[in-house]
Amino acid sequence: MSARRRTTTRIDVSIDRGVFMISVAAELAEMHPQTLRMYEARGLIEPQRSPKGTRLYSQADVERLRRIQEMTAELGLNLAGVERVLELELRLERTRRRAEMLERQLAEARREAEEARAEAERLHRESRAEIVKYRGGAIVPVRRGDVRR
Amino acid sequence: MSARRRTTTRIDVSIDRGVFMISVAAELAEMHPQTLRMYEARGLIEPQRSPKGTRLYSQADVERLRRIQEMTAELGLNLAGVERVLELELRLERTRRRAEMLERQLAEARREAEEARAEAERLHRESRAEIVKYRGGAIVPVRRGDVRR
DNA sequence: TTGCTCCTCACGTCACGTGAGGTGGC
DNA sequence: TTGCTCCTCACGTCACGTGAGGTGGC
Repeated sequence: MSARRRTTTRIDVSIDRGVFMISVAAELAEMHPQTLRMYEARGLIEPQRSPKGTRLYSQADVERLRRIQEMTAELGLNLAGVERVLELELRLERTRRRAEMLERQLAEARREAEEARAEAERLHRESRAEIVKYRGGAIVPVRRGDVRR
Repeated sequence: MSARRRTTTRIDVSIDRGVFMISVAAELAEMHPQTLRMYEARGLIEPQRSPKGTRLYSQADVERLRRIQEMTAELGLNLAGVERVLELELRLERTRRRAEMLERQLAEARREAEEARAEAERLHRESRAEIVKYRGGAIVPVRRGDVRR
């Protein structure tokens, strides 16, 4: 342990806010700046722009760039394929989430059905119990004193 | 109308049975036979083989070839992209089907819950009706003749 | 002035499709 | 023999990445 303290700070930035100029974004994504300009021309990515026209990439942009880098460099896709795959992955993710939500709703609906069935069963048993417990005689309106023992 | 009748026949063949030799399959898919051999080497398609080693493509194979042809020629994907897209489309289709099944099951479960709730409600109302309708007198076991009027 | 930004143009590389060339069995 | 099959090898084309070259504003 050194006698001097090291102080670190971290700045919170919205993931969609454009904060990196092209040289920084390119370094973070391990790509050539010119490649980033090319991807923008192809519509693969849309960085914000500063008032002076300088591109500003967000963290989400950089992550997307890394995904593209992975697909092209490691998997060997071309840009048409990257476009298509990103689109399909989005749709798959949405569908997966929908299925998950439906699964939760289904479990809930089944639980509710089971509860309602149990309640109906209970009420049914109760009314039968009353009938069964009463043996002999008629149920008639009588006044006190009418019954002789 | 000509005096001669034209007779047509159609042979039923399983969609997965290898029936087309490479020249026919290539023509049906509008591709070069050599391209089909290349796709096989890449693992994109696996035609059956005759005992002599001749490739035999099924109807499903030809359809797959046409899909690949569409992706490469019209959309400009390379083969790495085609592979990935076919895989993703398969997964998307499966997930979509799962979501549809869950949706049907959810509707069914909700219907059942509603039914059970209605039944419970009915039983509840019935037992309350019985209590309300009976006015005066005690419910006691009596024998015929015990009640005097 | 230096080092960034913007842009366009051009070249090298690589994947892919296709054709050639040679073999073998109906 | 003809026309298919099988295979391997090689070439042309095209997409993509990168670098050069020239501009402009902190």
